[in-house]
Amino acid sequence: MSETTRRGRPRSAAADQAILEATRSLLGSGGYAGVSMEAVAAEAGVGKPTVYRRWASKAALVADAVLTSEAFGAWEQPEEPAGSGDVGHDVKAWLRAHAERMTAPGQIPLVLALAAAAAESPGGAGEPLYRRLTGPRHRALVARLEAGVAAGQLRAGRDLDAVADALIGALLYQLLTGNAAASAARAEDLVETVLEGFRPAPLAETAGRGRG
Amino acid sequence: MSETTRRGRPRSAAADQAILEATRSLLGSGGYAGVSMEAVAAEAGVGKPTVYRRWASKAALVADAVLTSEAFGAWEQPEEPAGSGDVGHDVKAWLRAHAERMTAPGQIPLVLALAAAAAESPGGAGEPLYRRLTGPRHRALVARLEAGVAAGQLRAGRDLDAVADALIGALLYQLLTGNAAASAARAEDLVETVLEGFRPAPLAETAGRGRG
Amino acid sequence: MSETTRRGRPRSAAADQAILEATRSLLGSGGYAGVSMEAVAAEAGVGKPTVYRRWASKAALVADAVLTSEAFGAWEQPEEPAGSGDVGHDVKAWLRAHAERMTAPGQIPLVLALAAAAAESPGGAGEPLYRRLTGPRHRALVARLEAGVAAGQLRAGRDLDAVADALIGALLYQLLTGNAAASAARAEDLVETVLEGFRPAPLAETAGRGRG
Amino acid sequence: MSETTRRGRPRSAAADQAILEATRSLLGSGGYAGVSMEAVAAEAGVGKPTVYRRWASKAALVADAVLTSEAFGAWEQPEEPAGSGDVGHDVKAWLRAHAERMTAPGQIPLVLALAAAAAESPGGAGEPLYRRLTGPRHRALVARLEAGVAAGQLRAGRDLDAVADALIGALLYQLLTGNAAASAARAEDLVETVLEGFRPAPLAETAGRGRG
DNA sequence: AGGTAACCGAGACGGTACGTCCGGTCTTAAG
DNA sequence: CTTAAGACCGGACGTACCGTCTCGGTTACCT
Repeated sequence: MSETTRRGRPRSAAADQAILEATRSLLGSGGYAGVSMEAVAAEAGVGKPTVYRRWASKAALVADAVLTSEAFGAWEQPEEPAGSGDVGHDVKAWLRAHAERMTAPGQIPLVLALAAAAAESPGGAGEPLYRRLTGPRHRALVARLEAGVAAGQLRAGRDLDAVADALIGALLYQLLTGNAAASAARAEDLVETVLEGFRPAPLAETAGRGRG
Repeated sequence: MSETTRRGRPRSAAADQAILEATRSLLGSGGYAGVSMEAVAAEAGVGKPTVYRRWASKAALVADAVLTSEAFGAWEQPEEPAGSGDVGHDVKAWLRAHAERMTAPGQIPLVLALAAAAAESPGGAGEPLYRRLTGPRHRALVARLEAGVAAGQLRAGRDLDAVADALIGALLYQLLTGNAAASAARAEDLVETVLEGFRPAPLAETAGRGRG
Repeated sequence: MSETTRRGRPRSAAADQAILEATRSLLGSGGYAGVSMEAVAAEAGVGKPTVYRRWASKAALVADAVLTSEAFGAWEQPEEPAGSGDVGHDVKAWLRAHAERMTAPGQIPLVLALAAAAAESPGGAGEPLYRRLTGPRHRALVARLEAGVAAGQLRAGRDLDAVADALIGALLYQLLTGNAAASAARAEDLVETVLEGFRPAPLAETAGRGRG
Repeated sequence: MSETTRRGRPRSAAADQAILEATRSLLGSGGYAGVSMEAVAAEAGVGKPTVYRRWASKAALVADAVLTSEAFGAWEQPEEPAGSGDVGHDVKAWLRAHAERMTAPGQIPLVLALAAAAAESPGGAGEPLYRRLTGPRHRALVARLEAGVAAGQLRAGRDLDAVADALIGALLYQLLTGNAAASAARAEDLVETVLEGFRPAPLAETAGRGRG
């Protein structure tokens, strides 16, 4: 499909990387508000139209810059392989890893920028921006939970999307409230509590960890 | 203590209201990005310095405008009185009411603006801005959970802050992903699922969710 | 030399004219004090940066606006052609014309604005602003007087610059003192009196006017 | 008529002096444009209303500040006593002194400020502001010329106001063109040239300028 | 002597204008 | 024929200053 043969001068691939890198650098310094297309172009050593030709808005640029960052690039398919057989163990491991990546040095401003980009324009270009960004992770988590249900490790009939929303949303909320430090530490406990309600009823009495 | 004697001309209280109302109006039209100090001043019929004299930044102004809105003003202490005796019932009612207020016509842009204000500047003036804003609600929810634990309706030893983060964060996440419509509908199911893990073990068999 | 090839979008020539015309309009209404860069931009239908890009200060803008006005445009080289052969006749005609142009309807505020621009900032950007503005006229007058000296119609050895200063300065002084009406009426008499001292000595006794 | 007895607290005379002195100080630093009512009040150590209570506008304040300055205070009646008997000698001495005072260190910005105040608002409060300011000097000069005519030292029938305008205007013009240095040096020559046309015809042969 | 009225310094008020930054668009040259 | 870069354009920024008003308090006249 489409023209495989491009006409005219080809785009510089190096410019893309320079622009994204400049955007991440500015995000690290001043957060979402500290990013300006002007500064991005200047720091990347390109003209402003070059930036606008590739990203339609600051929100889109920032989203791409964050999602293509080294730390985020690894998020895309991390949890499938972690199939230990126990859904509780897998989800704990995944959420903990998730939280640790989010709170790694220099990553917090990037995550917040994602939220800012999604929140600043309700009727903006990318209406469900945040969903687009976090969708793959959300779906992967839901898939793992479904597998747990199929394996009889979790009770059926629950709203799995709601559970995934709660787990991911808790991390987001902690970041927004400046409580990032707690995220990784609490991740396992959070999963344990939330999944408790999923256990098949008869097994519930042994589920308390430590003493409960 | 402090100076009881104010010098100079006193501030106009009417201007405060006009500015906040203008801010809310603009938030409704164009979201956080659609608010400019210039437009706020013009719509409120005051000069720009009058705005800057009272709020140091757009983020601070937006935060105040949202929190003093009619719908938000009622949030501050709603859940204490809802003491039906059953923690599950109370929290469900509270979260559902919370979700309904957030998703009432015209309220979504206000909530998103709060997130945008909190997220756009990590090292900004109000570092833990969002916590300041949502703190009272968070604490009220934790207090109700603690009462449930004390009454023996919930298992002890859980991280109540984490649970509250999950419940509130889930709503926030749904808003950011454009899934606001689901928030109110799912609220009760969400509470049920999350609190399931709290039930004291022997009583687990009665916990079956009414609706599933 | 110099780059004949300009890069980037060229400036709008129409904007220049609109800005200058708006400036003259405001000068007519409220004088120099009534001109603001803000109002100029608004009336010209352009943005403020467009004004600042072309003129560095209000003084420079006003100076250009006045000097490019219709009435002033004709001042640049008016007296050379008036070569009737008699220096007294020529200078009288020139000064009268000069005075009449200055005091034509709507012109007085423009001339005063020139003086205000020159006077408000001693160490400003255009230190000898007024000289730059009136220099051509001054030099033309001096040239005509020199020709009169060369033709033996005026006595040699006088400070021609001082004489030109006196003739032009008299008009300026009358404008500043609100005595503009008198300028044109007195112009000829003023020239006659001042030039009297220039006549070659032996002819002085017949110098009463009429024969000049 | 009217109340000679004022009620209430009398105005502080010291404040007047402090305000005028502060105004002169600011004029010296930044010219007319460098004076702001705010800065005047601050430097004088008084409140802004105290300034506005005494002077209605910046132009009026600046005018008073200049005219009550030490150097200008002496201008009011200097030329009457200079009655040497020879009108040429007297006027030369007066104009030279006038020029020297104007161009004394720190005085130029004051004189320019006077011109700026007069020129910035054609239809402003003090329409004939400059005339009010320079009127006494102008009238004194005309009076001396009239005495010269009466004594037979000058020819009758000339427009003495025009001559005075030329002498004073020449100095003003030189100041505005940044040619202040020349003013004092040229003053005598200027007077000599201008008055030449006034001499009664038979005496013309002695008119050769002593210094040229 | 006590009231009262006009002044005082201080400073915040509402608002105009300032000069600058930045988001986007257009024009021309390079590839 | 499409890139790339530079200049241009106008909206909005945050600040300085405008001239006014409101204070608490002082100073003198006038009952």
